[in-house]
Amino acid sequence: MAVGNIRVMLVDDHAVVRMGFRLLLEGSSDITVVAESDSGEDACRKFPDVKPDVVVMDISMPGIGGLEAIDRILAREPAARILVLSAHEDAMHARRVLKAGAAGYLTKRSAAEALMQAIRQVHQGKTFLEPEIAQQLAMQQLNGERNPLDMLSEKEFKVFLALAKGQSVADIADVMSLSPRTIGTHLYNIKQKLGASNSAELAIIAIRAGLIAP
Amino acid sequence: MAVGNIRVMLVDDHAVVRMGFRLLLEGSSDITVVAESDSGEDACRKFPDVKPDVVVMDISMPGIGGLEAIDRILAREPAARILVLSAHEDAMHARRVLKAGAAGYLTKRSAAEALMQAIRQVHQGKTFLEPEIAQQLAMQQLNGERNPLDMLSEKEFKVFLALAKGQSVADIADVMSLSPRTIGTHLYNIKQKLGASNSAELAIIAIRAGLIAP
DNA sequence: AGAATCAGCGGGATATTCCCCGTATTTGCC
DNA sequence: GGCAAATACGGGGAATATCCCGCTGATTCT
Repeated sequence: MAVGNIRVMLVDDHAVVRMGFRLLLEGSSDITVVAESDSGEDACRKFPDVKPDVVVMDISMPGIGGLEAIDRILAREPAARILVLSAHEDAMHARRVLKAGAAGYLTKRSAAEALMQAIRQVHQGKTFLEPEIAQQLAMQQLNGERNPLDMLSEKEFKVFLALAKGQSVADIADVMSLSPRTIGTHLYNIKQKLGASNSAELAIIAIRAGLIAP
Repeated sequence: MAVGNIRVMLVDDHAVVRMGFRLLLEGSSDITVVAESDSGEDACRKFPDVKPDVVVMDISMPGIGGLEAIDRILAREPAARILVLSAHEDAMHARRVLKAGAAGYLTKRSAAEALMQAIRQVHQGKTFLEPEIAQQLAMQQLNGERNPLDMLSEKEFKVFLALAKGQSVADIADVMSLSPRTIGTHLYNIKQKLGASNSAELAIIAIRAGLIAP
């Protein structure tokens, strides 16, 4: 279709945000919001009936998140075009989302104009990736970066886990029959490898990696 | 216009969200958006020049958060009316914000109409509190239920938050213009109150409480 | 064999945490 | 009001943990 009408479905658990986006998008003549959902479940249910050209989806939602919703929608309709609009600005989220089959990733920080551009681009069958995020991913590619946790040696991993569970350096040294100084060095190396500057960040990383009960 | 014009300043780090709200609010005849900020710092800077009737503010932002921004604005202009519009739906955030002097608390899940209602109410000098949150707070009151985080004093809470975000003791001391030893004492007291034995546990508690991005 | 890499170990300097104390402000009670 | 108890806040000295370095031994590649 020429520029035709791009039929968009909005998925976000925040009603005010949804309403704002709707107004924002309807300001442009080639985009129409034809449906809204406040959860991943609802989006999956509505999708087959609505058949929107583009789905604009948040990923952090209660219930099944956006990621799971993307999976389910693409399982039924592999040609679906899904643009993720998230508050998370790190490359990791973007990678997971794109791997799941989304057609684009955009952060909420970006300008209103960028959102419409992204929708048009995704609609044309292209992939849209926020420039900053793209750069981050490119850098990781160059560095051959993998899961940073793989960088840890076996002993380092044990120390990391113990610390994240709240054990003190002395405790760990005792259990592992090593000098507390040695444990200290391990901890230092772990922080270097994981890019943490103190043990609080280390614990946060452990949670994000799912190693510790959230 | 009946109630005259309510001059609103929007503070949110997400450009798309800001734009959406602007359109949303300007749809009603008695509300005008006269300024926008993408950070707490910027909001504090602009406030004295703009003198808006109501500030609509997000609390989770990089740099100084919304909480700190509320403090600074109210320090200069105690009569300022600040309505917090947050993604956090727990009662604790609401309590913190209201204690800091905000005039209202609303989650982003609420309907667009509720936002405008809240702005009008806050402008009239009343306090607006999301019904669900109000109920939660009431229940807590009845059950005598106390979140251990309420045990923290104002300054302790700030220190706690800063540490959980990964700041070092020296950093915090510098920002707050205090001796690192004093920050150390605060941290010690915080650990006592929250039953944590090191800063890793402290960070975990912060995550569980939803104070830090999961 | 020699060079390179890396897990593991610990020493000295630095940063943080522990456990005190003193002061200022608030709270509760008569 | 006046007084005592409780609490918030700031800091000092000693104990502890962390940082950054160098060193050893094991493994791998050339």
